[in-house]
Amino acid sequence: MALGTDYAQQDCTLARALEVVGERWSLLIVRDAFYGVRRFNDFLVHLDIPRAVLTARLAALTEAGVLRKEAYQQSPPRYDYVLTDAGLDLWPPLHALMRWGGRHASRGEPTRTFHHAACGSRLDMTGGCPACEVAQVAPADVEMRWVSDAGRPGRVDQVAAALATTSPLLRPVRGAAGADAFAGGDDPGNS
Amino acid sequence: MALGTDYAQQDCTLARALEVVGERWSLLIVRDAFYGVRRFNDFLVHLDIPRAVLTARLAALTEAGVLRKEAYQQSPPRYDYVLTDAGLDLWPPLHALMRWGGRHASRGEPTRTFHHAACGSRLDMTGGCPACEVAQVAPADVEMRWVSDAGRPGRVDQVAAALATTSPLLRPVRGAAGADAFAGGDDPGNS
DNA sequence: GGGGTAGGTCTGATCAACGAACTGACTCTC
DNA sequence: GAGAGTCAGTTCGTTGATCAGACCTACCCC
Repeated sequence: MALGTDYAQQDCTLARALEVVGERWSLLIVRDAFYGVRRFNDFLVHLDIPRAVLTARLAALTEAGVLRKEAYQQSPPRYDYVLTDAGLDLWPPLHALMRWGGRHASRGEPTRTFHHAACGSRLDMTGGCPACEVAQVAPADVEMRWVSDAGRPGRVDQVAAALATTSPLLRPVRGAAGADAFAGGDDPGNS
Repeated sequence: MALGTDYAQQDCTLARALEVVGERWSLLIVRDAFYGVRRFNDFLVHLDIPRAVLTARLAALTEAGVLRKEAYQQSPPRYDYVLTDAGLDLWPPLHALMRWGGRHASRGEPTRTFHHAACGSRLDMTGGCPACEVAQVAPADVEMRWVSDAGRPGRVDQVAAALATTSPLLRPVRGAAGADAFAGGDDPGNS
């Protein structure tokens, strides 16, 4: 087997996790789901991902119990893809990876930081709130702050995850449209 | 491009991180590096990875600043691959992914847990120590406990990371040899 | 009927992963 | 000194996933 989910030799939980979310695009799909993206076409536009690959990934993530399909119309059958409890539990590794990327793999375009909605403190490396001494802030209590290009006050969004009924983050903010709406990330060098 | 590191459209820190450690085998190599594996042949045996792929991954991780090469003999030139500071910073996402895999993607073979060496408390989901209220236990202070098959007391190792001068974890413990030495992971369902 | 929306499937080209064989520079053992 | 072993690769043919883009199906609205 050339690629994919075959980590059979790697008999450990990291390999098990990578079988589920280790493939190309999978974690980016999960990230978008945290930001409120729910529909096939919205994932398609934001990720600029081949349709066939998106179809396969959504099916695999649903099969693995990370996402679940919720019908929003009957004919033709159309589904929202929303995070399950297992999917919501992916927030700690996801946030940790984003922090690492911001610190060590950034190209110097800091545009987004995550904060505890209750107190406004920036989340630490592990997704906890240092001010409130909360070890793990739930995705629904996380606020995403956009750092404006020109130093003006940025936009603030809730990382609403499966709680959202719409996709507020789909609206482009600074860029033209589409994928630009998700541009940026944690500011590098600030830990 | 069919595969690989091309997340150019995904202008965020998660995509940046995935460019570095998102490829097949990369995180497993980093995990082994945390457990003290340093040499080409040791990675080869433990991961059961194609030689050409290992060559490419080690070069890519070195290029990305996650690993660095340290010559341990001059002729023929031979190198240890050890974690840099950036590589050591991968511990939080790595541990979070292992915890997630243990909780949601396990096949029911719990064999390994991680504890704070100072107090013995099991690390939480984010790699912190709940007893000592340490938000992030450094890899060098992490103790890895093996859960014995037969209920007998398990082995205890230090997750020595780049601090180790040898690879104590290379010795097989319960299984026959090779990859089995790394079998297991966090116990599922225990958070 | 024509156009738009949504969620796919299909196809051929490309390219990475895989396994196995091979290479080169040494060291060890007999 | 010959042969075997070690270590870290490189090369090569096969397999199969990814990609871009065209096409399809089912419905809605005008």
